Amino acid sequence: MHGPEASPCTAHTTVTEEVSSDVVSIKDVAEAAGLSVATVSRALNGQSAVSDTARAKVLSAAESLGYRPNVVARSLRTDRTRTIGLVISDVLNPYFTELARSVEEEARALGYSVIIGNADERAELEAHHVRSLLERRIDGLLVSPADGHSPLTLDAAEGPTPLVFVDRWIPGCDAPVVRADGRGAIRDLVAHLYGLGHRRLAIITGPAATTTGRERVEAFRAALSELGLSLPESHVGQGDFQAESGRLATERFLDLPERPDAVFATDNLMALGALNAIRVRGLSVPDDIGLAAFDDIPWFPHTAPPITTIAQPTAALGRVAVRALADLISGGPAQSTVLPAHLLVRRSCGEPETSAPTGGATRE
Amino acid sequence: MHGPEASPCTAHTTVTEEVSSDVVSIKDVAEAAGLSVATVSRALNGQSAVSDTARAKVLSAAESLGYRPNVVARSLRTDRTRTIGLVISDVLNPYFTELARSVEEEARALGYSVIIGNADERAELEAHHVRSLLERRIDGLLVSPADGHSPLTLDAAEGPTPLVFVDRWIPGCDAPVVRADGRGAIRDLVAHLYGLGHRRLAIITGPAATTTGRERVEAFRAALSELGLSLPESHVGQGDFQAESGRLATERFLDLPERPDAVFATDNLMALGALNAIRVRGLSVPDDIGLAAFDDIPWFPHTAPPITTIAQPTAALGRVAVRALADLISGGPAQSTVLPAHLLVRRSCGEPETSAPTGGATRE
DNA sequence: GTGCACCGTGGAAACGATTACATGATTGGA
DNA sequence: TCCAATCATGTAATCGTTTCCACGGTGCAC
Repeated sequence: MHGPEASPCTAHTTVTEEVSSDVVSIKDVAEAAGLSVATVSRALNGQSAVSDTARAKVLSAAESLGYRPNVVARSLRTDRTRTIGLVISDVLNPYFTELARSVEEEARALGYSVIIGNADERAELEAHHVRSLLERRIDGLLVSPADGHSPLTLDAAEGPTPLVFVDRWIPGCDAPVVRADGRGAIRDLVAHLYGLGHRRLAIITGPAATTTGRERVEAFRAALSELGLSLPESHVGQGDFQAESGRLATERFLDLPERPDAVFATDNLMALGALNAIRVRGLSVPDDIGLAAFDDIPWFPHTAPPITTIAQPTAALGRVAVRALADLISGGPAQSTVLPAHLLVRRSCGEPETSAPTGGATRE
Repeated sequence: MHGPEASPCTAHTTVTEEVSSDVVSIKDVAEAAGLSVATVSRALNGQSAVSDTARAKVLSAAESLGYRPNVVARSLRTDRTRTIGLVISDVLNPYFTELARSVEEEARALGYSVIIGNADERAELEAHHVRSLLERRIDGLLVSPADGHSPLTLDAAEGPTPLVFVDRWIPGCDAPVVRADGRGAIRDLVAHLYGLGHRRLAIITGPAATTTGRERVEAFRAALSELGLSLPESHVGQGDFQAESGRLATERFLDLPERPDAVFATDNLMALGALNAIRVRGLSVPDDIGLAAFDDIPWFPHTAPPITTIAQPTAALGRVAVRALADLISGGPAQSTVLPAHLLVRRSCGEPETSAPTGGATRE
């Protein structure tokens, strides 16, 4: 905001004079400049008219005193914190990490700071963070609800603080939603598996309480039935988007009298767990069983074998969500956005027909 | 803090009466309870003596009005925000993600919120976050400096705000440091490589401006010389802890007339890049070249082959750092801590002599 | 019965900024 | 020359809390 005016390296050596004075306020600057606090405030914020001489005096006084505005006081007065909250389901999930990073980047570009709350896929932690962020009087909230029924989040969505759902949402809320649509890509994936000769397909789902969890299994089921394939209950493993649940579900698949030809893990962590379970049995991917995932992460090209997956435009989602929220904050209309996900064919479901690229890390 | 007094699910359904009233302050509560704001404040904070009847009136009024304290105002008055800042070098690096997670967890347990700043290994971004966090009047700062010479960070370390370095530090600052010592584990690694018959060893280093970058290459060099091995300049690849630099350095190694027997990538992202470069050449790990890394992440057991690495006690580092900072904030002494890292032998450097465990994901 | 300690409560002053309004000076046009 | 408009500046209210201090009342000890 202030621009890089000060030369980078002199700060530490030259400002040794202003020791002892604990913290300098606008009052101290006013005193040093021989002006009122009102003028100092105006000069620093540069919005109202201030004479050049006064501005110069203020700037030099502020500089030599090492003045740093107290945003706590400013926020109290202006009722704006220039901060947005981001509540995500699991920081350890690289998908959300990338989302958080792009959110922070875009927010910074727009002059906002971001406070991240990690719900760890637990409803009560999500509630804690939502409450804590609201008390902090953030200007807006970005939420990817771990639990579809969290009353506190529901309240927040209908309260005065602008809120945008990202990735997941709560049906029935009128808050805008920014998300990826995986349906098309899932149909492509199923067609890919079918083309490779796989007929007995299985899926590891996310929590039914999440929209993404439901969407992925429904799209999978629909795509199967279009091809005349059935999805028996034994081929549906209930997961929770964490690695351990992927491992357990896969073990059950492998215990079946006729094991599936291929398994679709609906996020990257459960795919990790599935890989783990398969490897422990001494089985091979894709010869003994195929594996596909949702979410692309930098490691997928480097596992053995490289993993076929559905990639979301994660960074774009974060950027769009922040812009939607910023618009909402400045009184604009609610804007929802849906971006398409797409299939990345690698080698974990069998050798692809064409010479597909193995796909490097898709870090943009 | 407040304890889970309210029943979890009634909130959304019962509080529909208090619509319209934009935001309710302590003044409104006082009015509703027929008491002064001073008494309401005391009742809510439960520190000073308040009669039982008054307390009951306050609590019921606050509940029915849906009162939420304004922490901005509170912070202005008390000069404490119950918030700590965490500035890390790269959120996309799973090591720092795990660190951030454990920091947030421990901080929450101690009643603090955490604001994370991602420096992206760029000095000016680090400065931006440090400045922004200080203006926000956080109670304390946890920093893993991307750049060893950032004047702003240096100032902060000597300023009034308590600061603890975590992972990396700035030599010469008297702020406490919480970090892992990789020297012992690096010596173990070199012995392991030597035992497998590798003699021409190479290293991909981190930025020389970081303490961890320097420590790892120095320890490696020392361990080599103890065994009578040399480390020619051609076997030292300058990296920056990001994947791309690992790829480039490895390509140069592979272009050498005599390529190294094994490469040690000093963080997990550069190991990813190295793996990429090796695979593109159609070479095999460990048959054509061995690969070892620093930092264990959940994917390492699942790459082809599983990667031998040095694991840091990451979660413990985060916890200890938060506790050290909290102590500092409450006026305690500066406490530095060094925890040991240790070698995890897998298969990326050659078949180990003994039947070592392949090592599951070491998520604790 | 008087004095003293204590307890619950309210009034009011902070905290550090922004900003509506007032004020004095300057300027321009008639 | 005078009035009004403009401009730079200062005064003071305000945001929502916490907390110091004063005050009246009660109970206990003398």
